[in-house]
Amino acid sequence: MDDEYVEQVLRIVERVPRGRVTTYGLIAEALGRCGPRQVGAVMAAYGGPVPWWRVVRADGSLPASHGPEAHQEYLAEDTPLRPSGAVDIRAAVWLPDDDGYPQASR
DNA sequence: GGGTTGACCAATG
DNA sequence: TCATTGGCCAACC
Repeated sequence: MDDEYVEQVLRIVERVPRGRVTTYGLIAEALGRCGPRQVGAVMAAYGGPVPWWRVVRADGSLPASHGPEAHQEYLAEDTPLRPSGAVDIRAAVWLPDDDGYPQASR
């Protein structure tokens, strides 16, 4: 696990727009290295200074250890939520490949 | 070097 | 929708 890899992960998380989320798998795919679990491991170790609550599991459910704080952030950012309490991944997902302006084309 | 675990993912019943 | 299974990559004992 290189520091460079960590920097890449944090960089992507920082680019997630307000009110949107991304998944560990998408980050792993974007980096094209290691796997989703390593992204999770990086977040666990170095995810402090970045909006870690915008990174969720593939189905939109909150990852382990995301306490009530994450939920409060979703409410504050108006992130689409499901009745289950998880994020509405289909509506809120953001692709790391996206250049940053989700609505720029319309 | 082998077994287990982890902020995971996808397929299957 | 939930639980189980196999796969994935790296770290730890």
